[in-house]
Amino acid sequence: MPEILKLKDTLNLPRTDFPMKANLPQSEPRQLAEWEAQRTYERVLEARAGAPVYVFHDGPPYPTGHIHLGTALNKILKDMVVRSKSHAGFRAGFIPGWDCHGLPIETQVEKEMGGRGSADPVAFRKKCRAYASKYVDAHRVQFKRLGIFARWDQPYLTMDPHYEAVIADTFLTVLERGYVYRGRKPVYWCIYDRTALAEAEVEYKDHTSPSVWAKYPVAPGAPAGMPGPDVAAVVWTTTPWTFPQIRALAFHATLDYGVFETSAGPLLLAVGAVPQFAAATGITVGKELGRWKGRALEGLKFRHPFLDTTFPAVLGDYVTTAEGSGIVHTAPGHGVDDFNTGQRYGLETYAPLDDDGRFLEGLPEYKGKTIFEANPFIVGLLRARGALLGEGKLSHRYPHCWRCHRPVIYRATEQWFIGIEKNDLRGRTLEAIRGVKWMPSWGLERMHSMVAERPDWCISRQRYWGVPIVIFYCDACGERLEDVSKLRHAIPFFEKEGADAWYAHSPEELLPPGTKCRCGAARWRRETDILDVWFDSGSSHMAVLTGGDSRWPADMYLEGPDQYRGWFHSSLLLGMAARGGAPYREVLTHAWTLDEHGRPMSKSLGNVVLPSDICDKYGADLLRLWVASQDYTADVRMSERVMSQLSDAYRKIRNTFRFALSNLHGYDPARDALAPGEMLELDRWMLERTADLAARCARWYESYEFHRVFHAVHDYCVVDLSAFYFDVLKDRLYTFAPRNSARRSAQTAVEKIARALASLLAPLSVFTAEEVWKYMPRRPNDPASVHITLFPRPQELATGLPEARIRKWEELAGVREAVLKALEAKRIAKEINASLEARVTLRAGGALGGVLREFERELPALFIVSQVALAAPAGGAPGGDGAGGLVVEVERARGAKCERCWNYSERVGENSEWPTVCERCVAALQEITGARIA
RNA sequence: GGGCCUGUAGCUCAGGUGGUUAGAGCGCGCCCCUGAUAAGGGCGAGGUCGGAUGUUCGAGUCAUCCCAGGCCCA
Repeated sequence: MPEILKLKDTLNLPRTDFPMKANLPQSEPRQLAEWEAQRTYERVLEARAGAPVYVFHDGPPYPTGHIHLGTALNKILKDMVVRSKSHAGFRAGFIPGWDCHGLPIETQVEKEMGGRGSADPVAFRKKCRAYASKYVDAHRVQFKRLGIFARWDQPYLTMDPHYEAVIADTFLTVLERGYVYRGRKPVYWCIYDRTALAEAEVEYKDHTSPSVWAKYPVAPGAPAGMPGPDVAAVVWTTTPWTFPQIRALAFHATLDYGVFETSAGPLLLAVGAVPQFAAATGITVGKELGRWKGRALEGLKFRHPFLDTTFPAVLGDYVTTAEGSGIVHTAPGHGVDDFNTGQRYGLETYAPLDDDGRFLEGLPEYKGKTIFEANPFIVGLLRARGALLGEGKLSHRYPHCWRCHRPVIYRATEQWFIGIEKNDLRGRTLEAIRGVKWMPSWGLERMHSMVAERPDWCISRQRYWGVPIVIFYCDACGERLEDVSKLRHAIPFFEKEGADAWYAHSPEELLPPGTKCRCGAARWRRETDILDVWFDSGSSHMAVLTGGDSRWPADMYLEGPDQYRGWFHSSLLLGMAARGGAPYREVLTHAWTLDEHGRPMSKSLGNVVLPSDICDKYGADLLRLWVASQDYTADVRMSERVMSQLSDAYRKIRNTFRFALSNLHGYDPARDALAPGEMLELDRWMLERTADLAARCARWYESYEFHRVFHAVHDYCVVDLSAFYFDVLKDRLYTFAPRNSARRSAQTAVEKIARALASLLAPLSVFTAEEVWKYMPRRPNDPASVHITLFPRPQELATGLPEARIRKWEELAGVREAVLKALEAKRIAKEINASLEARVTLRAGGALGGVLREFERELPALFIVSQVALAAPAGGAPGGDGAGGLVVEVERARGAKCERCWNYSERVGENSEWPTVCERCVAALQEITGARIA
């Protein structure tokens, strides 16, 4: 018994303190504290001093209570991009930002103060600022928890004084260059928040609208051959409140319109719309009395059903018969198509509403009511005048305010715009889009068509929490001060005090002393509108990319697909207008996060998964692995199943590292590493394969295909290392004398492989890679953190093993598979259990037979069996081509089981000093004891 | 309604320019080991490549249409 124990003591069994169980939720916060204490983010940059810079520019999220899974996906991907560039040798920093102005915070502050009340703008803005700061802090804590390396102590905030000054200055620049104009146009308007909204500030949701069919009699005096006063045109609308604002009926030039005899009298409508009209109203439609092309009806006059006015038929190519009557109710003050048509025909842009959406004029039935209140009263008016043909409800997608989630309307108001046609901004932008690398490539077309079709940009908002539009009007004559150099006088005030200066100082203080209007007066009134928040964030490249490690333009912007109309878009337009170029060279887009059934996450569905919950349950590294495992160019799904699968994958990778580390106990690379030429060929082959893996991973990192890296590394751990190489290596590592060169050869390979994998994985699982690094044997000049390392260079891993030898090892791996199958058959037949109980006989001729003879001594270890014999091909056939002729025979191994290495040998017992041990172990023991003596 | 995107085994992914019985890992089932042990190893069963038409000697790969889902817009 003591003898056995002593024998076991002569083995080199695995030994490490690297824990098998990760306990990430507990260990990660400690690691974060350590990185912070050691300023690792800064150390990484210092280590790349003098290296070429890679400029990533962070898109600023809106600071809210907690981050969502999509936010985490976004930030983690950004982190992976920046880190992978750093490991690839670039100096790559990450300056995080937040988009701090805007309505949600303003609304909350209002709520807290019980309405905007009489608070002066400066005090109000101070409150908003405090609120935003609070949320930024909360956000930052959560982002840090995800293991994101960034300049967290110096982020950029759109509410920073300097940033606010840049925004105001950018506005003046685009004003100076002639892009800005003041105009009256229909814009999205929220009557609850009493402000204009940008296209990017509306969201489409289901909404139930009234659906109204009404008729407009033809006005007397129509030319001969046209419908007469007994005929009425049919219109359909879901916005009855626009009846008072109607200024035309729009027809399509090439559609057929007919007058039909109906139970409601002779009616004019598109021929193709008759069925849906009849179905919706229950009106019986009889014979057709006449037919005209829409073009022929242009100019025909109609009477208003309840106002004393007439208006014309006009043409519009947006008219269809898909819905309604094929005749579109046209109110130029309340629709984009309507407005454009109105401009062509010289119609009035009539929008008699106040900011709350109340009618300022009109009949008593609706005057003073809000538009939504007025709907039923206007329908009542139609009914009373006999103009109502049908009425119902329609549930459809309708634009809503993304701040308050209530329906918005189009309303023509006086606003500030950036003209997309000014200085050919559109054409030049379209040109610049072609010079940007869009990933995936469909981004080019998407951005291109968006810019090709977009209207002018409404940049003004009637709010307080933002950057004021730096414009002054003469108090005496109302003229606008046009001298931009005088307007710029306000910028230093912004630099110093932030945009609050606009409200804290008098116009005369903000302007150069003695600034006079052309009319001679010197008293000024300031503009009260502020800029669209998309103008704020769209200016970020000018506020942040100011040189050094942050040159302009950025190498990359990386956001979700919604940013084609958001930040990618506003940044591009401002880049073109203010700097004459696109602010980015590459734009990478990720897709959406969905639940396990492929549905978007929403509170109402109750399927929201929070990053913080994942971190608490699994750890940030697993959340990061989730990001890394999926092809983010398509929608990514989150579920329990996916996370548990990732846990398994993680454990496998972790244990593979653990095995490597536990077999490097006492190994010092500087002292013990073997030169490639001294290594065993199997070990050299594995280093070649690792070099190949490193090369492929480097390419995948370059194309930001993180999921390929993850899968390749995982498969390598599972298939090549755990199931093959490490399994084969156990015998050599455990039973050979510690300093035996064959064992050192294995350790040399294992150390290089583990170190390579740690670096390759470092951008993905940042915590675990660092943990592994701590347990790795140190080499001279090793950095303190794995995140400072460079990716393994294939040429450093490769050992110069000739291609022909590699081919042979691959052939042997194929033979091994055949042997394993044969072993399994014997296991099922209960003839053997452990593979070491087997003796394998291989019969192969030809080239394969030659290879087997060449590697005969390696084969038992490779198959993990005790004995391998080579024999002539079955049936004496010459065995033409390689593996085709291979026959594997398995029988029980001969001899006795060695007590020490468990291999079977006929020579156990030959040595009297160690009678229970095989000849290999005798040699090992002599080597060990000899070394002890020496 | 329009534009764009996605749809390969239960899950996560591979499958240049169309060409043998569509691959991998995980999971699952069965088995082995007990010197990586709340580990490790082996074998095996899983797919009409969303559907339908075409083009072709031949299509997961090309075309058209349809279905489902997503993003954006009307």
